[in-house]
Amino acid sequence: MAQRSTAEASPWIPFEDRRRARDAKREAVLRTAVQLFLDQGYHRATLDEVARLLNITKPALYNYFRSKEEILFECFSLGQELIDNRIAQINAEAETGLIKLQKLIRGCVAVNTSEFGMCLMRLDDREFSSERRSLVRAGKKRVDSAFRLYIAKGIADGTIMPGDPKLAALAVAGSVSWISFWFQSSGTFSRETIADAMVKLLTEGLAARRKPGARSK
Amino acid sequence: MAQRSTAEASPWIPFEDRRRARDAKREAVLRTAVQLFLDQGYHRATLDEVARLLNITKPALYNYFRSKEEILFECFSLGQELIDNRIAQINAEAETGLIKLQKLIRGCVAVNTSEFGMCLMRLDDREFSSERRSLVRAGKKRVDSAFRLYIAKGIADGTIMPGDPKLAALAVAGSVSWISFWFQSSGTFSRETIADAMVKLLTEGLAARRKPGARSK
Amino acid sequence: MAQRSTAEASPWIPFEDRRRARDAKREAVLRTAVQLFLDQGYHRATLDEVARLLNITKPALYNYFRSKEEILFECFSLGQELIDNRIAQINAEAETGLIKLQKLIRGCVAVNTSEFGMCLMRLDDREFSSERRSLVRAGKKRVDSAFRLYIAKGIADGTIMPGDPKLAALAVAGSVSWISFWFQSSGTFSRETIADAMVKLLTEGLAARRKPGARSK
Amino acid sequence: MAQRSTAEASPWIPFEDRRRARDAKREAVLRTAVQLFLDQGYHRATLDEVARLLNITKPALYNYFRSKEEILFECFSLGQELIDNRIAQINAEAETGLIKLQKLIRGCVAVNTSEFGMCLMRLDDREFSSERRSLVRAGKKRVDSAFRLYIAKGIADGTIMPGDPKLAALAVAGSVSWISFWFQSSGTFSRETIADAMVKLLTEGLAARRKPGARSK
DNA sequence: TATGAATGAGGCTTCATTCAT
DNA sequence: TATGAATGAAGCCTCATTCAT
Repeated sequence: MAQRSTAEASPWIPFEDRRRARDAKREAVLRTAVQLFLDQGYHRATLDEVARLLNITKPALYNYFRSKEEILFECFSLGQELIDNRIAQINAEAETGLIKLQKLIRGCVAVNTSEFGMCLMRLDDREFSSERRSLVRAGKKRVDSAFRLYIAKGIADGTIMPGDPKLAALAVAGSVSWISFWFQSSGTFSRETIADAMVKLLTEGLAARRKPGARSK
Repeated sequence: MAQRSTAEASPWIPFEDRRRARDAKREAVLRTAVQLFLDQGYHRATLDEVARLLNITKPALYNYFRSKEEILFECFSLGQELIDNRIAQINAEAETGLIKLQKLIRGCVAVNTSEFGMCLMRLDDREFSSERRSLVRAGKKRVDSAFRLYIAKGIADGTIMPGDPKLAALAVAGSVSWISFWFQSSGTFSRETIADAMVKLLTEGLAARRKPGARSK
Repeated sequence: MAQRSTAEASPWIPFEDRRRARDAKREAVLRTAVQLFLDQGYHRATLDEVARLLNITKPALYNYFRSKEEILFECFSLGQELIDNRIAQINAEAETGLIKLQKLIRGCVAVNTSEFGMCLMRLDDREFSSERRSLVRAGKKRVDSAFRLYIAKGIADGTIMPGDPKLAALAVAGSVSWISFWFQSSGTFSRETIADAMVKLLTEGLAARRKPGARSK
Repeated sequence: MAQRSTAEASPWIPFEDRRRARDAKREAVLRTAVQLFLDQGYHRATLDEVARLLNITKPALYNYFRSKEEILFECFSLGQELIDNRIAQINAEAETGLIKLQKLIRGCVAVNTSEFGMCLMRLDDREFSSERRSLVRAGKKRVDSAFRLYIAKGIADGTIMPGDPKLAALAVAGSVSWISFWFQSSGTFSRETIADAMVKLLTEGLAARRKPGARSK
């Protein structure tokens, strides 16, 4: 990987190079597109503008993607991949339900403050053909299921207070999903700060502990 | 409302009637439009379809609204009015910060499960001209400020744990905003159930209280 | 239908008028389109040009038709209707197979020298969605079947020489179909002349009768 | 073709080889293209697809042809060459008009059931620039003239019944041209069967000979 | 007030063709 | 000779909006 010096020795290198160049351009398209989609919304963003930002013409985009919808789908997929990886890693670890949930919250903060994660959370999956929509919804279901599973596990192992795991999952997912709507990388809160606050609030709640065990209505 | 019998006596009554009829039609348009906007998204929803559902024709809509954007704006305004009213009422009461926050959460659950509330939360305010967008954003800011204010007040009066009110407000607002994305009136959870769960979770947190004062990482 | 004087008496008259006006415009679109399709071919003919010839703009066409394909389909349908009517009439008469065949030949000459008939015969039905293509092909099959049926009937009743009705039908249909490719209403041959020649040639053949019953190889 | 062993001896051979290879590739392109043109129609057939079927890329086609139109033109030319050859041969023989006509019919059956012949008959020559269109039309005129000439000759030598040679030529040409629209090499009728049927029908006609000299209307 | 008709603006997509390598 | 990439031209279609009636 380091020996660029063998470049002339192998006919594969230029081939590899070209593939890499192609992939790099695909990526560039996706990065430009996702920014535009987030900035202006999917419908207001035009492929003409995407192309213009890349200094190419609109039909050139069709060398890399078959349609505007496919571009959006790839953005969604990249976002989904980020969160799927997080979940896979958490699943692989032996931890209490609460710890897993906290890790998932942190994972979601990280993902939902990234461009592709924001795209996944904010843009409407009704843009998609039914086939792709199914895939997208399956992905979202995986995240929701992870939330529920960890909460249920936490209830079982005594680290989480009893309650309906579905509603709890929706509440937690809401807090972290919403981040994708307001987060700005140039804003006052760092990802770390946000993650800490979300974990603390969602685990401990807002209410002060006046006396141990006291309940607010 | 009762004096229908005096209709012929006053030339003003029919005038009034006509105004009322006009308002009724305006409302019907908004109710139909908001459903379509939620069902299909603002861009995919066409005025033709709105008109078709009302058994009128598209140009007839222009008797009541100047543009598609205006229809959307009125939908937003109705949603905003709902939440503004809730806030005004809560502001008027003398309560602890925590109680006020809990009431606001319940208010948001109610509003965000209503059609106009869902419209306000889910649809993109970048559809609007800058003037209207300012109004919309001012409205959203009022809600956010209420959250922050109540939390700050709660911290001051000792009912809420210390912390950054901005982040706490965003977390709470996220949970309740997200409801507008997943709530279905035909679904398994009633508004009451949802409100109770949100209040409990956001005030007490998810973590079990193993020993008074114990902290989860 | 004549009493324009009752116009004010009936609210239906203007309604009728408007429907008529609409139908007239639909027809005008079809007449213009079919000419362009024949002149330039379906692909080279643009809706812009159709609209231009009608002194309207392209989107106005969409008030009357949903797509370019639908316009073509309607042209096909009008042509098919012409020939179906001829066949229905011939079917209704009691005649020998040969007479029926001759009448069908004359019918085809009439239809295939009309604009919509030429459209039906000359343009490619692969433009259509599979559903419409099925309809078109069913129509073409009806004509082919009529040819075969009359020939078979003629063979049975002794008015037509024995032979394979399928091949004979294809030969006859070929001669008359081909007319749609070369006929010009401004040309040297009248429809009547063409019909007579086709009937004579296809029934009697080209070979001279040197001696009664003599056969050319 | 035999002296492969002298390859190194002469610098001309590889040159010849290369030319031959080039011609072979040109031919392969034409064979692939004509099939696609027939299968899908000229406009729906794309050069991308032609290239794909040949396992090359689209720009490679431009090494052999200057444009899509040129490819089509060469297909036409190959078809025209086939029929021109037939006509030349028939012209060279001393036969009655009727015999020549019958030979031409058989020739047309052979040509119009071949791929390039089908291309010539079915595809629209309005694709071409005016220059090429003139060439194509001249070719078609040669065939038409042959039909007319043989018929006129037959009338003169008493082997063909008197009548307008133009119309008779069109009728006969129609039957045989139409074959290119319905013939399938995998179908039920062999070329031989078709040729026999066409010759018989067009020479003798369909009508039974009830009494020598009897005429049907 | 309501309608049918029409328009203008704009977007997505396709494809033959060219160019640098 | 062959390729990947890019382009320009063009076409279809949608839809909010306007206009005459």
